[in-house]
Amino acid sequence: MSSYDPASIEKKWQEYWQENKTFKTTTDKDRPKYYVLDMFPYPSGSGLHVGHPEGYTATDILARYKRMKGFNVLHPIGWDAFGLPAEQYAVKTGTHPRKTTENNITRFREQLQMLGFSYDWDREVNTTDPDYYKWTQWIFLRLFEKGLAYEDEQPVNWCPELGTVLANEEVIDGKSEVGGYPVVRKPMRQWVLKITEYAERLLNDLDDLDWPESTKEMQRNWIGKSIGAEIDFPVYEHNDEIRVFTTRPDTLFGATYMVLAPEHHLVDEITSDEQKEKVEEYKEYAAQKSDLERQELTKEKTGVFTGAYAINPANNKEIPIWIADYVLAHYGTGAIMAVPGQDERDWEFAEKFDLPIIRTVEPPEDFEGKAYTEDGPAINSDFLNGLKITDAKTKIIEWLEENGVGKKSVNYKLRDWLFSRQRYWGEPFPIIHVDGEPKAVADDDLPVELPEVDNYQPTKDGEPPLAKAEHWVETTDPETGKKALRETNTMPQWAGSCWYYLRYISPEFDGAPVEPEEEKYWMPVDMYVGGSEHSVLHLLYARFWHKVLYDCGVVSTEEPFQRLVHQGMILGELEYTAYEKDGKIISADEVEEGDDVNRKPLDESDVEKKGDRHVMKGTEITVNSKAHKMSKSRGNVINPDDVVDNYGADSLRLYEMFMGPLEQVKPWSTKGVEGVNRFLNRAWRLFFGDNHEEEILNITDEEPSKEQLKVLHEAIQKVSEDIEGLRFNTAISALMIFVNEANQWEGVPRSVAEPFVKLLSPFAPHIAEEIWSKFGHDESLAYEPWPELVEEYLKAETIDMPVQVNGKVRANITVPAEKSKDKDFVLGLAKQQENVERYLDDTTIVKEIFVPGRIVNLVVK
RNA sequence: GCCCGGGUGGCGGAAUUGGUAGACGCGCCGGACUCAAAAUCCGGUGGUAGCGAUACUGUAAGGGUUCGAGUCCCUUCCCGGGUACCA
Repeated sequence: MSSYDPASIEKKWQEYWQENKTFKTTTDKDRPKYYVLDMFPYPSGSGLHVGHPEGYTATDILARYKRMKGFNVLHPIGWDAFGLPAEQYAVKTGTHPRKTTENNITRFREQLQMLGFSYDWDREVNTTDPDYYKWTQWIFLRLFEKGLAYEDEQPVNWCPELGTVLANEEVIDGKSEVGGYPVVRKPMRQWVLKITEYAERLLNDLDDLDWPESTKEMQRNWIGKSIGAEIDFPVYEHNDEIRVFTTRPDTLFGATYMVLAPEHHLVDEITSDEQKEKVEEYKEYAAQKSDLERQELTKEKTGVFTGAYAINPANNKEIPIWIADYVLAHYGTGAIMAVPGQDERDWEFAEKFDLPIIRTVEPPEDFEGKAYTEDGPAINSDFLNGLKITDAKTKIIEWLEENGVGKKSVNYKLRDWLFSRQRYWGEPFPIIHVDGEPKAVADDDLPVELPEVDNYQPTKDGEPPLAKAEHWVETTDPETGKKALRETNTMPQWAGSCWYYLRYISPEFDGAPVEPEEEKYWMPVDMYVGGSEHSVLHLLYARFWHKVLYDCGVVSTEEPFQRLVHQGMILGELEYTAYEKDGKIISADEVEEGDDVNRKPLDESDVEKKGDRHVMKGTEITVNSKAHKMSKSRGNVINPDDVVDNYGADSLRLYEMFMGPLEQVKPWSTKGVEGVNRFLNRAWRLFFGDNHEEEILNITDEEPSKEQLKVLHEAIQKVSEDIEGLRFNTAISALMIFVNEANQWEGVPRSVAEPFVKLLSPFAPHIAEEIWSKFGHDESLAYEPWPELVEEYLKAETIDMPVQVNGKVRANITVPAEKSKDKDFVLGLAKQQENVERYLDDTTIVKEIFVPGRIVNLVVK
């Protein structure tokens, strides 16, 4: 049998790689290292979708390529296996989450192996393994020791319908992601990590990272640094001061009222007796608003006067103090000085409640808006008058500091990280409570293992499931012998994924999360590939932990991930849809919101392009042409198992890389898979002919021709450069060009065939190994040296150059390579071209443009 | 609203520092092989006109810089992602 049969060869080589531990990583410190990492997968019950292999193939190509380039490559995989779905399944069925998780991991592992990824399976880690979470707990204790982990009453997302607390990411538009039930905020004792202490470093160190600019920008916005001032406003006839944060201290003279968040600690104290009832009512109203309602009601400002007045320290005027929920308790000081003249929100509020407005920045003559937030000279501002914003700020801050009523100040939007969950399936905190005080479990007593429980439901009042494991909860403090209670919250899923990249380096090491010498060699991660949905949270949290570990001396780099790339989402196949309303097909652009329409899927052959729109063939009816996100409900989900069954893993890998640039969103096309599958068949037949009786090796021992060397080395150049630049789509196109060329040859010289197979191997490793072994090699080609480019072979004997007259191509000339830089020769030849002469007749040449080896342009009048 | 990306054939996408727009693949058209089909192979394929050489036109729209613009600058439109009372 000589035809290409992916099913048998893929299985064969997957077994070979595993049995021979082909991809076991060694740490030979004389060689350069390359750490290429995939984002930690959550092993869900539904298995891999086609999005997974995209990033994984990209990193696998890099890993295989770098090995052949002589690098020690660390390319590991593992499981971010704590998490809600296994727990919800446990609540429903009573199945222990450990069991579900194990099953899912087995399935995921099989699927990844089926795709031929070159992971070092001896380094597999699993966050739910006590040997792993021992170190997650150990890191938590370092945070605790440094005062970076503390307990606090914090509002959590309580879902009465589900009887459980939800994480922020499980709440969508104020409703539970599962079931769509309302979620309310309820204060509970929580563990919180002081990420805000690292805000400045997290912000500054972004600059040197080789990350997508958009991701860095998102992190910057999330951290949300703003520079301004804190100003103290004395409260009239009270012995209190209200401190505000403002980025516009220059507008202080325009502060005509103040607003406190309804939760502000001074509200009760300053509220006058007449206003007490209204204020209480409003506080109640604001507290009950869910996030959803807050969002919906953004248009209308609400608020209540407290009856109290503050003194504006700039001009000693009395200004009223209001409370309103447009001021957020958790940002700045939870209180603002309202400057309606220069702030749109304050303007809106002032208009509604009839509060005075003073402009302190002169708007331009033609300004017609309300609040003016742009730059301009200060007015109505005493000693600031005439100054532009920047100068006015400097001056007022000086004045505030001299008078002891305020100072320059920096504020961050970033908030401390709510780090506990009321769940079973997570890492237990290594904390006991003695006399009501939290106390660290000794390092030697780690891990604190998860206890067994009868069921996984939280208690009725929202206490975590672990509270039910009474024997586990009730313990004694080994130091004092006192009664102690274990912490019953567990850590969020982020915990395990915050440091997993370190554990891969020395998964067996028992002295610390990572072995120090190995860590110095392997860190930082050279290439990190994963979805942009992790742009902020995971990547920020992991950077935070890494910096803490750096401060503890556990790691040697300030940042974990030097280079980051996001793979783009893969959408379903392109769909054409016609709309039917009241039994009639109507144009897509006539469909109005709320219309009751039927969607009718159309076949590609029923559609044609007219102008810039797609229409039903022969009509003017516009149809919709769009690729949608894959979803079960839409029924456009592509299952990688099916693709592998039909075309093989090499075709799936190749297609996912050939679709387009890695970072881009792109639609799936099964026809496209067939295309790359055809390519692999052609490549196979290039070497083995198509005789069905017996196998014919179609390679020769002849010396390659100049032409053959040129074709080969063009491929070497393009493929090497494109892998380095992550342009896998064009690298594959270069491989195709090679095969197209080589197919015209009588036979392929071995010295050309072998390098080509190596070029193919990172992309389609199974077929490459098979061809390689059929060439007579006994060992895997995984560590064969990558083909060297010889520039000499790239040189062409002749060069084609276009000849333009007034910028339009009128002829093409072929010149000997050595003459291509000879201006006189090339121009002479160009002017002789028949079709050029036509355009030169009766004209004068005013300029001759000659770009050596590229183009000739004759400018005539 | 604000901040990032991005608009190139029927489709996915290529195009060094500005230098032949449409590489490669899909689809489509024609041909070979076949009793036939599939597979495979060969040729063609942005649009318009022409038998053809060729000409005009064409990278969301409009304008500009340049010998020359998909690429640089300005204005507008559309699509995708993020974010949203952050003082």
